[in-house]
Amino acid sequence: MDKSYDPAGIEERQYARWEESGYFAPAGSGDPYCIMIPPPNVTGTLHMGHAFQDTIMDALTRYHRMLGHRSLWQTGMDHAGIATQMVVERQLNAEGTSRKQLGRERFVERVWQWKELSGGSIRRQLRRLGASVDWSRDRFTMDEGLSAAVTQVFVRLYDDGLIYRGKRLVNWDPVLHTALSDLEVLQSDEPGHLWHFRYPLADGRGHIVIATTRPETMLGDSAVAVHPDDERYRELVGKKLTLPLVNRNIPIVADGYVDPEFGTGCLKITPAHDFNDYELGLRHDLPVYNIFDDNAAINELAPPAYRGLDRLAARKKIVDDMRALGLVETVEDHTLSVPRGDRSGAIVEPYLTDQWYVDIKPLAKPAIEAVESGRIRFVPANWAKTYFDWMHNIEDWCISRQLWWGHRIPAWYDEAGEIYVAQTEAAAREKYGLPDNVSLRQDEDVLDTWFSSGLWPFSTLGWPAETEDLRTFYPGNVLVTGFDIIFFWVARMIMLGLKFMGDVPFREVYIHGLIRDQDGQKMSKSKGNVLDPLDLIDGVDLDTLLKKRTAGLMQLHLKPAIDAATRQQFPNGIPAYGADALRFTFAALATTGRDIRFDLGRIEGYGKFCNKLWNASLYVLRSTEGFKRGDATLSAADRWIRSRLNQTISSVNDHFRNYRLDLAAQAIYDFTWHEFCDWYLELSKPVLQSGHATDAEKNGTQLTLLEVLETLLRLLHPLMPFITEEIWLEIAGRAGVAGETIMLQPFPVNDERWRDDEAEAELRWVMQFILGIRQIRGEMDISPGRPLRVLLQEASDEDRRRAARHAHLLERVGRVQSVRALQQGEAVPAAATALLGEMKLLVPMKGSIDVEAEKSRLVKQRQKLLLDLERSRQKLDNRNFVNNAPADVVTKENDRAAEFGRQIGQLDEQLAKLDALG
RNA sequence: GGGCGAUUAGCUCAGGGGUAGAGCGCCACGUUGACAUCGUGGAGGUCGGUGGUUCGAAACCACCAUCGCCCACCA
Repeated sequence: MDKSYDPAGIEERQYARWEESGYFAPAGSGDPYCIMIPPPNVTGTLHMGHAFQDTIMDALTRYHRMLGHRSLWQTGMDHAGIATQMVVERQLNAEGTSRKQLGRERFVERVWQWKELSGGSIRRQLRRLGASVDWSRDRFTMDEGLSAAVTQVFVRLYDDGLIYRGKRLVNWDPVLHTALSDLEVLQSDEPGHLWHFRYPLADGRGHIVIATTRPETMLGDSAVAVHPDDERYRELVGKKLTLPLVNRNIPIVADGYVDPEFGTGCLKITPAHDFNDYELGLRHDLPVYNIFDDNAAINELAPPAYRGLDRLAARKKIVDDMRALGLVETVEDHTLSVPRGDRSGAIVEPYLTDQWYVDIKPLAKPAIEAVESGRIRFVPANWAKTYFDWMHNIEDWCISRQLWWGHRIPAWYDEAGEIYVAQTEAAAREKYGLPDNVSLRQDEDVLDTWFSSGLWPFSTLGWPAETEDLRTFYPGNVLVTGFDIIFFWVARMIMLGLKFMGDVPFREVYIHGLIRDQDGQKMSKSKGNVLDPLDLIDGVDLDTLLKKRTAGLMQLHLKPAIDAATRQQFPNGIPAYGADALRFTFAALATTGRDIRFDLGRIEGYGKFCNKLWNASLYVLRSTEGFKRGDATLSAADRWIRSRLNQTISSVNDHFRNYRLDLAAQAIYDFTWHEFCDWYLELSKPVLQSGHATDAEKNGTQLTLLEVLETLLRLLHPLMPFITEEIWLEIAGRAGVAGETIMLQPFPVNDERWRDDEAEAELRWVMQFILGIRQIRGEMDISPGRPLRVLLQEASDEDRRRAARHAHLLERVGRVQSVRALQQGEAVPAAATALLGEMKLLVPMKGSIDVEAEKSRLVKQRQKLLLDLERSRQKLDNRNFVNNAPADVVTKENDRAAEFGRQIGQLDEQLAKLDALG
């Protein structure tokens, strides 16, 4: 083994070997275990959120694989329609060309090229993270098999009457020129105005005043509505207004939707450009005037003066013209909620178009029941509430997108516009009995990306064929994902899985938090605060980091701030921490909260942990050179560390079962560092490095070193696969374990036979002894190297026996030159004191110890004890406590009080002695 | 408007009806043959506020404050 820990070399070597050896494929005859990767978008590279999520899934997969389950972590990628199309379009723009110039076919080819590139990076990143996915099953949402699944699902839903085509208002993105689903529209509060316009009555007898935030839509008004009970306008209902600028007569209608308190209580109605107005228009049979084109510019149905103007230009001109006509009453500042496309950021326009929809309620019902009945369990459980809230209010799903990149909708039209839905054109002709001379053209649109993602749990396993994989791995065990896509993805997988597989797609949904930067900010390119997981693994210098963060920035004015913040946070770039450190950090951060701040301090600490493990292993190897199994006696320390290890194993298993990788990481870290390294390795030295121990004792310690380390490595493997494999290969043989890889070894399980309360009590005594001595050293400024003579006062027989049994440990680890129990009646010298149960540890002063310092040290301890005693007594003096608290609690409190009192007494004695000296 | 979450040491966070925890940071000391990416010792918190339940609340309940997120929205 190399003298120093070199993550880069280890990681490359081990991953290649695992992959070549086929260790990632499901194997054996155990129960199947399956996790479907949330397929990353082929828009570039994996970000910290992916790396976090992948770490969790890999840990779970490795854990179950080691438990002997036939484990599949299904990998793959998502074509991500809009997102990917935008990436490639941006590239084309930078090259001075465009999607339209290329034409559909060549554009799609170009996206495929990009997909290869991006897919390659993503696969490389997954490998670097140590992801044990079965690469032979890698899938892509647009590959042949998955595309066949998509069309099949579409056709079946259509045939079942659950997909329909309709002309309705949709969310239209005028920049991307496509419809969006409700989920792809984000509301943002933005400052604006509320314009009060006068609309004259057609009969010339006055006017009414309407309030609007969107003056430009008045060109499409087809009515003004008031509340039916609004006394102010009751007389006017049914009368006509003349719509200014357009000179169209429109009616005043009464509708309960109108809030009389808002504005003037008069609401202009534009059915073509507002969702509420559309509904109201239907109720009152109002005409629909669509005044926008695809770009949200004014179309030819509007008066000529406004044609061709963009929304905002039209707004300005309309306000000006209304003002010129004297029809503007007032203008107020007003904050309004603006709908924006989640990808383009453009203001989305309600727009009347033909789109395809899924009739969702029939699918939602069983999906709600699946969670209600517990067939699917959310972890943490409260996310089920979020799921229910959405599912109970779900609206039909608009699934058509006016894009080029995606699954083309399997629908054909004849010249009369009749619709034929089937897997292929040929199938359509056959299904509908269409002769060859009827010409058909396929729908130009593609499907929403989430339509194919929703099939992922079964399409990846070969559906619609009834494959062995489907039988084995559907339903999967757990879905690991963020709460941000519960609606987009989780809900749809549940609905579609139930519909097409007749069963839920997974038993549990583990919802993890979202990775944010150290200030709690979302990591995003435009904020310039993104971290590339590979940069944390490999390290990166400042210049490269600066370039990465500012290259291709959309808003150039942000560059100086990003530059400065980056320089401040990473003055020397980022050191290479290695994949294991990164993974362990992610695991440790996987708490139940929803925001996870990525703190560089944590990864630094866990990098050191790797180093610690490495060095401890070096020690174990050196200490067991030439080790052969033979007669072995296990010392108290040997039994103690095995007992502790067993308890750690038990809790780590619990934590894995509960998806608490943070607690699992913590438990392993504490055991490794603070029990195995801090104590056990130190305690092994006196046995192995001095001549006192017998061969059997040495054997016992060597065997324990090897077995504990070997087990610890297996326990740690799911979180830190690389370093554990590297070390394990070195020590397994010596520990008596055969195997080519740690990743197929059994995961440690609790074995009560190793539990040893007696050894634990014994070692607690030893450790307290040594800690007492160290405390005296530390506070009395005695150099750590100087051997001390220790006297025991009021030592029990057991204390004496223990002191004798562990004399070597005390000498070597505690740097104690000698331990001697004071005889009955023997004069007690002036000494620094530590308490150990009934006994006092005395370090005689002989002028070498500062009496005043020792006094103040003891006084401080005494004060602390007094506080404890006071609190304890208050409780015991409270009759209610004594009468009502459980007996064992009262007993415990009594014991505590007695113990505090006794220790105070001991300190008082000691202080009196010191006083006598001074 | 409805819902959810957070508030614990300087920072990042665990915990959870009876003794307040970790890592990092801080202070002091230390080249003890695994490790200075280390070791040893230490300082540091009335667990956001108010009220309630309880013998006992940091924990459970209610309300409030602050911050954050999600959903729905009155033009």
